[in-house]
Amino acid sequence: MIEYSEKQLLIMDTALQLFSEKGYDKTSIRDIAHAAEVNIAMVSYYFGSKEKLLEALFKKHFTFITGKLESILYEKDSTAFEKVEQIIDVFINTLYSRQRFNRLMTREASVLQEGPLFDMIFEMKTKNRKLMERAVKAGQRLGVFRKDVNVFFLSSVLIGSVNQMLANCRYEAQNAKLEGAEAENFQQKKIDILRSHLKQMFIAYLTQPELIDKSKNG
Amino acid sequence: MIEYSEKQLLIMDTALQLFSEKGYDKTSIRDIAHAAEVNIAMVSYYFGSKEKLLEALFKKHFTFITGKLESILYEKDSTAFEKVEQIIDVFINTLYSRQRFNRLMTREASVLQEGPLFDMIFEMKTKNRKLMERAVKAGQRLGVFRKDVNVFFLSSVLIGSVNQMLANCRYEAQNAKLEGAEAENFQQKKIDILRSHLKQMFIAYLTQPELIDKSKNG
DNA sequence: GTTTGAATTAAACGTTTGTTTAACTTTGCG
DNA sequence: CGCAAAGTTAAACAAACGTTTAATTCAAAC
Repeated sequence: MIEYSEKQLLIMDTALQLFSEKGYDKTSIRDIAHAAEVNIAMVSYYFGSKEKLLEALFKKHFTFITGKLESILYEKDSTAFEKVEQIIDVFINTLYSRQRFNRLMTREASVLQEGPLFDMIFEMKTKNRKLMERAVKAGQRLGVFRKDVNVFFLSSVLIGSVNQMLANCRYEAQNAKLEGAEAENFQQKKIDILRSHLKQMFIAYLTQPELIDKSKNG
Repeated sequence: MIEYSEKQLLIMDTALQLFSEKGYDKTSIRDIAHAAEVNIAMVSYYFGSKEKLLEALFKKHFTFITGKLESILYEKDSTAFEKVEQIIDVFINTLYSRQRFNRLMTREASVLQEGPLFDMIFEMKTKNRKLMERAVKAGQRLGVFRKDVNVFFLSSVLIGSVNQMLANCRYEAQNAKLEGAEAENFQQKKIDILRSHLKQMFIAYLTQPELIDKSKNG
């Protein structure tokens, strides 16, 4: 874990705020320097370049997030149902509390083709599925979950839903001109609904008797 | 509906390809002109500016997509279950067949705060929910769907899942160095699984008996 | 064949971009 | 204090950007 000075952290926080609001490309180093009230040259001085600053941001938040996610693996023994609910909670809480970084990451992820950022995101996606797989297999071993669960599917639903919900909230709040506490309240309510219904939906799906797949021939 | 000349359509198609691959900001007018084998000045000549070109792209694909989505409203009578499955099919098919535009739109949507693009996307989000609401209410009227379904939740799950699945496919294909037909095949299989399991999950959730919401006090 | 307006071109425009330079200030240590 | 390293600054840099200009080519109408 890299240690950063207060000034470095100030630059990183300011950059994250601007990157998430305006996008990485539309945010200039001058914007960051002005908002953080430091000289333009400080970014290059501390981080090397604008892109390296982005990488530093990714590394910082990734270590935090993956740490959170992995901690659930070492939770006290709990039922398969509880494990699934725990996973949903951890994902929602993490994506919600770090939504600025999440928005930046999702946006940049959509155009990456290679490089350190691509590798980090790919690793995280794989980790997410591993986490999901554990809980599912536990339930299958106990015979309470259906056998044909697809983890690739489940993790897409979980993460996709949270991101889409957050994006929708932003649009609704923006359109209704909600600000500050009002916007946060609106978002919080929607997230609570998402949390509750997502759990119910996952359990309903996981405990559903398997159907014959009509798309298969034979 | 605006009519475009062949050359205008060539520019628009090329722009969409580059925008979706590299992102709007990282694609220069020179890139587009070079790829389309036209002069740099033609973009401004035909569309006025780079941003107006993006708006033209949005308008063009929006009219197509909203048309597709609305057509389902006038489908022959079908059961509530069929209606839900139809909606899932239409969404997946549309997002899949126009995934380049979908990727561009999702990416730009995440940083929009106002303007014509914001309005277009907001209108589409609202339309999506209206469509979903119809099917849900039909099922509720017949007494086969639970009463506490949240449409905001359902549409987030549907659209978010598809987008996340497509994003994951791109990452997996990129990482496994799949190309052309191989990558398409991989994606097609994942989409089929998504389609099948999403339908099962939605039906399982919608027909689930309502639970007492523990988060409410009273 | 001439004319007229659209299509097309290469070149240039002024800005903004990320980055670097070189000078200056501050800080910490012997 | 004296000095070296780190921090900080304003200024300058070349490159890339979106856009415009002015000249030229083209195609159709008369």
